[in-house]
Amino acid sequence: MSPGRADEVAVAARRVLERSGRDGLTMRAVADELGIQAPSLYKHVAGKPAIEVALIAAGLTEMGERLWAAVDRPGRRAPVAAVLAAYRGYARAHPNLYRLASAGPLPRADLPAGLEDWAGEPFLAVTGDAHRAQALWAFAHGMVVLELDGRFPPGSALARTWAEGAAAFAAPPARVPAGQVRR
Amino acid sequence: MSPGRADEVAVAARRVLERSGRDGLTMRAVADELGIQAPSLYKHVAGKPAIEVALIAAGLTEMGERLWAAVDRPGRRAPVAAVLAAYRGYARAHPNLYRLASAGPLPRADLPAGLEDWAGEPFLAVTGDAHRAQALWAFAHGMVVLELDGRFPPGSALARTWAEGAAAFAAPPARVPAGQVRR
DNA sequence: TTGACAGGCTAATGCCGTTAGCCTCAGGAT
DNA sequence: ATCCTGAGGCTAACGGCATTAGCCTGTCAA
Repeated sequence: MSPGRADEVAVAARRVLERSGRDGLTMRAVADELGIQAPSLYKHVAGKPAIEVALIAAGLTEMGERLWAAVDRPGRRAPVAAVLAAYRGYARAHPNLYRLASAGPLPRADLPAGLEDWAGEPFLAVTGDAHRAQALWAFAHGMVVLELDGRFPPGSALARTWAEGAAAFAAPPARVPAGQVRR
Repeated sequence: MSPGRADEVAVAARRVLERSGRDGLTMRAVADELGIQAPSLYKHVAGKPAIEVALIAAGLTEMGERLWAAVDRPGRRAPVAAVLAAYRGYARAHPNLYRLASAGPLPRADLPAGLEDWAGEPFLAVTGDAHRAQALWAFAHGMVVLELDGRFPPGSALARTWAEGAAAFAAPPARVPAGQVRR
């Protein structure tokens, strides 16, 4: 189980994932990509979940980089809109990787420490409030997932929808009356 | 392939899904629930996808009912908050069904005509604008998915986050400058 | 020269959805 | 009364999945 070859497996797995989607990401396909038989993969990697964790970590890292870049250089956009655009852009550039990294429970224990927080911090940087940041993230994630899966009615003007969300979260944080918070 | 028995299969499948999750929803498990062998299911349903479509339709229908009820009787809440609460409530009551109904592409061709639109209309009723409605829906969906999958950092005060989103979308629709819409 | 080990391989297990083909039994037609 | 047909079970089997066990070969250090 040399670490070097494990990386090569991850690289091959990523190619397979981006080309064939989550269902196409099979141990046999990855082995094929390397010109090897599936059982031989287990000389380098613990199993399929370990491969997925490596891909999830890569996805989180790349997304974090894009988001931080948007925070640092928002261009002509408002900061919230810049982060949303970066989020959408990365997800559309790597839809299958995004889906893998964002679907189902996070294998937190196996991820590099701090990665998750670091990748999410841009939302905090741009909203200034933890709850507002989570809400903005939820909006972005919801938009991306629905867009990637084609769940919006065909012909929807999604740029308008994204702009609507950006506007809703760009306004100064509303004071939420304590009585409205139930649990 | 009598239609009556097909319903019984769907009912059994729903029990299996709610109990064992999406991965546990196998033809063998459904057959077991009915006390028969897996191949016998094919006397009643075309295959696993057909069962899933039936469950998706059920989930959309029930969600639509809850949302419309919230629109009609928002109680003491603001309409937007009432619809969000209904959305969250149904998803948490039936997490596995919600996930099945909302993950991946919609098999639109096989769903009862109009069901999708009808189930989504409450968001329109409560926002008064199509794009804003989609944005609100995306927020709700993102929140639910992240919440169900435990993606928020442990200990997050999610009621606060939901309230933040409700507040952001309760404010009057912002005029989005046309220049900000890119595509 | 020998021995260990990295890194391939095949065979096989148990699960999955699905197909083919057989059997039984109820009920209507002859 | 007999026959036949169709509904609705059944078992056996296929190919694909992740994974395990066990074998073999080539390289390199002692």
